[in-house]
Amino acid sequence: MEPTVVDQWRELTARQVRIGNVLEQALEQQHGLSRHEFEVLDQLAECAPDAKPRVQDIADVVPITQSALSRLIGRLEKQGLIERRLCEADRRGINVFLTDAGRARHAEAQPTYRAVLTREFASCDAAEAAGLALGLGELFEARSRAAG
Amino acid sequence: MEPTVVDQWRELTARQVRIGNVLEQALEQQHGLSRHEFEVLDQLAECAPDAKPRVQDIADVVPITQSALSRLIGRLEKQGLIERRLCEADRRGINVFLTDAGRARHAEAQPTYRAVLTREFASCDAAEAAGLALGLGELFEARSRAAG
DNA sequence: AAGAACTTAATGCAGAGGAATCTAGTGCAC
DNA sequence: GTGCACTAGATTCCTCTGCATTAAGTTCTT
Repeated sequence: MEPTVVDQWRELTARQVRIGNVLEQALEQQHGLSRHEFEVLDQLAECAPDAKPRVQDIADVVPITQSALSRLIGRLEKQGLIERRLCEADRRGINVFLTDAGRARHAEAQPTYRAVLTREFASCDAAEAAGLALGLGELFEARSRAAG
Repeated sequence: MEPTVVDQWRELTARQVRIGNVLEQALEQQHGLSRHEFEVLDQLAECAPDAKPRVQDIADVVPITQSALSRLIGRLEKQGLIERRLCEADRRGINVFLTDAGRARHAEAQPTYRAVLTREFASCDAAEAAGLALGLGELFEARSRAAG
């Protein structure tokens, strides 16, 4: 039977949440970083060394709100992983840079990040092929069949 | 170029978040329900009328934790949309049922839900075909090319 | 039948998120 | 140059979440 748009949505969400949780756990336990915190470090690490990314630029590529990002950056700064500098060209803006500690922490965490994603995508694809993600309705149907 | 596992993850997350936000907004504004609240109502509505779903059963199909679900159910109950009854077979458990008001609210919100999903999946697929979701690195490369 | 081990759901607590607001800085119109 | 509309980012307020714990109920062991 063809999956409905609702099935697709539930499938998409289930995957994202499941992988996200595993990722969160791994990064938190092994490197003391939340998923979003790592994502920001990762985006900064991808930048050219001469780039001057502002908060807004980061907000464009990490799907959280401006207010959450502002606080997240505050936390990273407090840990000494990034540095905030006033943007010379436009003094409303704030440029964000990795510190050496930040670069080191990122380098340390990136393998974990990639390993988790590789593993989870593989196992998720397998699960999808098996056709998971039933709803409460199907779950009860299955039960009554089992109970006969 | 072949997308890396990181690209896949960012793409997956971006989609899920984007659609989730639109959904949240639509359901909240038009029907006074959060995304998760609707999802629970929807799962309950899918059940056979004689099914006696317990909290744990719902937790199995809605990707939030037990504690969050317990409170979410509390909120729905306070709004009179569902009813909690002690499970006869196992008196630790709580059976959850839609009230008439809950069924009505769900019937009212479901078209919105489906319409949003249909529309967003279509536009998301289009965006994906166009190859979106660049990172901070690419963003700056694009800029320097433009400035070049 | 008594008690240990486990399960179900609720709750205290602390942290993270979003919407709206506030402050400071920019740029355009005149 | 003065005033007005706009933008960047920080902050306030409130809600939701997760983790850890608790209370009540069940099941297994002996």
